[in-house]
Amino acid sequence: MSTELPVIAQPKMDLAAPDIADAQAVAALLGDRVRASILRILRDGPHCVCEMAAALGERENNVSNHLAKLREAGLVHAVRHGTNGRFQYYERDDEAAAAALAALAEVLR
Amino acid sequence: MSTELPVIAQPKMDLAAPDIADAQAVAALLGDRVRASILRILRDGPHCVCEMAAALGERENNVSNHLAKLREAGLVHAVRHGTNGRFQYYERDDEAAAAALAALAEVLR
DNA sequence: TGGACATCTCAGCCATGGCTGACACATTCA
DNA sequence: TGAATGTGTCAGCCATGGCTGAGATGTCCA
Repeated sequence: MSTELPVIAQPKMDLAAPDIADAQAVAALLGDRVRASILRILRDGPHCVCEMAAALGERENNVSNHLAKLREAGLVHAVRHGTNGRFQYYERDDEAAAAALAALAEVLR
Repeated sequence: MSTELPVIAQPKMDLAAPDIADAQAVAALLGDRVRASILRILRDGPHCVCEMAAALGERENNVSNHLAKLREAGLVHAVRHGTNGRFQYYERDDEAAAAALAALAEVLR
């Protein structure tokens, strides 16, 4: 490794700051255990708040707080269930998830 | 959208918590603007601390702090330059970056 | 209609973590 | 050798953000 180190002895101080705003925003969301778990759970299909709260060992209002942030980011959206309207079912926005992954890949690929 | 909502009216409370520890750890690192920028910069080749600090408008010791965290995570490593040993050149670990992206894809794909 | 249930909102507390300043260390050069 | 330069480390301050508790809204059922 590191077989092709640059031969320059002088640093180039004209380096430009990269645009990583999207990647950083997504990563900040995924950096929380609850939110990352929610997105992983919703990958396999829709679920309601109480299901996810039970699975994660968190209170429902806490999970709801995190879902609000994911909603604002457009990563998930809520649908009220047809046969039992008390439950809010959340599903992942696959397009937004793909865009998020693409933004992260721009940094890590 | 949401054309195939589940017909179940009863939530399944036996949902298991997913393992997203790796993805969360990586995301927590990328959630900072300086660290995400560093990784993006190093994608295009090695650079020294002073170059990146100048590009990001941050102090060198601050960038050094962030590089230490990326080092601990195995995402970057430092090489002292051959012709001018004052400079620490950092390069990205492409394998670790690929693994990090794979962990994130496990959540977002 | 009233009670139970599922969810949402929000203010407040508190822990985590980023930035700073000061200092230490290593390397180069006069 | 001493000064200058590039980088690393660490304690302390402070802002950001997660969790909690209380209350409100909307839906179902007896």
